[in-house]
Amino acid sequence: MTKQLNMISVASADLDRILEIAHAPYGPRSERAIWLQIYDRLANACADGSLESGARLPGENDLAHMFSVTRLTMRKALSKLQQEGRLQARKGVGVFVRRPPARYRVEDGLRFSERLQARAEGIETHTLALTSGTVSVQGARALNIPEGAPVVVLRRLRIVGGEPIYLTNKEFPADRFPDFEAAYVPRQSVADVFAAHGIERFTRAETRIAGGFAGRREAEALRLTQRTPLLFVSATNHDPEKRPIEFSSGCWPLASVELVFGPNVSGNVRRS
Amino acid sequence: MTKQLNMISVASADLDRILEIAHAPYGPRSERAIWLQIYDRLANACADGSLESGARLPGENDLAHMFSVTRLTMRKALSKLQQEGRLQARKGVGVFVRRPPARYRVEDGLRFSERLQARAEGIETHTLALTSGTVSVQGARALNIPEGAPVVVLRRLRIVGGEPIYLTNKEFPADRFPDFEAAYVPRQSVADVFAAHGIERFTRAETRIAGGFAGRREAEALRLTQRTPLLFVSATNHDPEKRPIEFSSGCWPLASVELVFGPNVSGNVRRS
DNA sequence: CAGTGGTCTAGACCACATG
DNA sequence: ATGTGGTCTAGACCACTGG
Repeated sequence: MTKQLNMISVASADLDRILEIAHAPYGPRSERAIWLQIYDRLANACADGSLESGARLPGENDLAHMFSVTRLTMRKALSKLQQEGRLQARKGVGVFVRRPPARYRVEDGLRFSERLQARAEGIETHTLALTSGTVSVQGARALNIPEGAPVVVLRRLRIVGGEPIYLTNKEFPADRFPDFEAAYVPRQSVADVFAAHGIERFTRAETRIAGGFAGRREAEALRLTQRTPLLFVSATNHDPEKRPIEFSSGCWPLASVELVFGPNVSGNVRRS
Repeated sequence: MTKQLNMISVASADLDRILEIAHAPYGPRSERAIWLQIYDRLANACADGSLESGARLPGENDLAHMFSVTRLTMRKALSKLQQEGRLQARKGVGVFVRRPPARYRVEDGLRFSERLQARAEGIETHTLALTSGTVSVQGARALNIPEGAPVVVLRRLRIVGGEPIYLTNKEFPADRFPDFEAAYVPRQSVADVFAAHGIERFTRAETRIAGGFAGRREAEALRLTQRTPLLFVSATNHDPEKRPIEFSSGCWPLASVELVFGPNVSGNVRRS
């Protein structure tokens, strides 16, 4: 069963499978709350592939009826799954299955998400915006330029196996990169931009990691529910002369990433 | 107003102040849900100090009545504050104010939380357990010793300004540290143990950062509500000969820490 | 328009911690 | 024994999205 939605064909989840897990008898409520038992079953179904990634679940009213609980109890189970990034609810549309939160390793030292070790699946990069603008407050401090200085702003979204997983906002000092766009566009590669401006190597000068929660922008881009916990990562890269050339600030769904920092090594810009 | 509770004198929150923010008229519900408006007011009150850290709020029934909403709506506001680590609810006891989630910087390189830069307040270290045991799976890999090998296990809780903020579990190869306890106990210092065994310096070999949620143990130790999002940090330290001597695995409340890798400057990671 | 998720009400029972 | 937070029910209205 398939229907057109948002220009993408979306499959409904396997109804029989859902009925099966919905009709299983509950354990004693005193040991584990009903909503947690429902959560367990749905989480397992997500994990073992019974619920296909991208599939749409039945409506909350139907689900509540299937599981023989109130809609509120049903919602509590669904909301925990959303908080963990396994489901996404869209108002007026439905609840959708997200890819199970496999972990990705990010190696530090040179590039960042370039080194993301995913499964066999491809990594897509969506460039959401490439504009000229003025530097942000944090960017000014990181890049060591005055507030209001011109920067190239690059906003990107990384997609792995069809799931948006990393949203990032980068700033570059405009005077260092007069030909940013020309160098960037062909392969959507920041390393290409550096190379085109005579920067063969760059080093990670500083990385900051903090937790937070998804606002509107983050939730929409990452296809998450608002207030989902996130990992915020900001980083500054230097050229070989230790002048800052890039300030990057991004976020990941909390449960979808593992950051690995080893001994710092400086990297080479790939040239093809 | 003060009463004895848990062997500690606990103050009730300023009732007049709560009534004041409870009786303010609500904005249009279509713009911001009631529970979010309540959340806003309580979050502000936590932040500006109207609600003293450690104070106990009125019961949920009373609160709901004061704010002229159902208990469920009230609970939704409270639960968001718990998720952010600003409040903690204890079943059968009450809801308590936690210290506002000021951020702490952790500098990497050598020690970890030793370098925690808090406010003027002191840092306490509670040693929860110091025992002999067998190495964990991850510990075996990190320490490069066979599974089941004997290790010294150290479980500690860091408390800053009265709030538990970092729970950690460390493993050390037992054969390297025959006099662990004798060296550790006087000052509760791992550095002392290293020094007593001829290790003058150590280096951080690897750090891994991942997100997760509080289980029972973490919630109790950190005095958080279960399922609160956490930052998990695991690290391996080497001696000068690059032999692994310590595997550490700990967690922080998500919103209470900012990890900084690289040269130290001031500033916070913020959302893009 | 119909259906979706988001919010809210007014009750109720339970397990738990304290006095 | 009392009051606490945790859970659950059976309704209801709303804003949003899609066809």
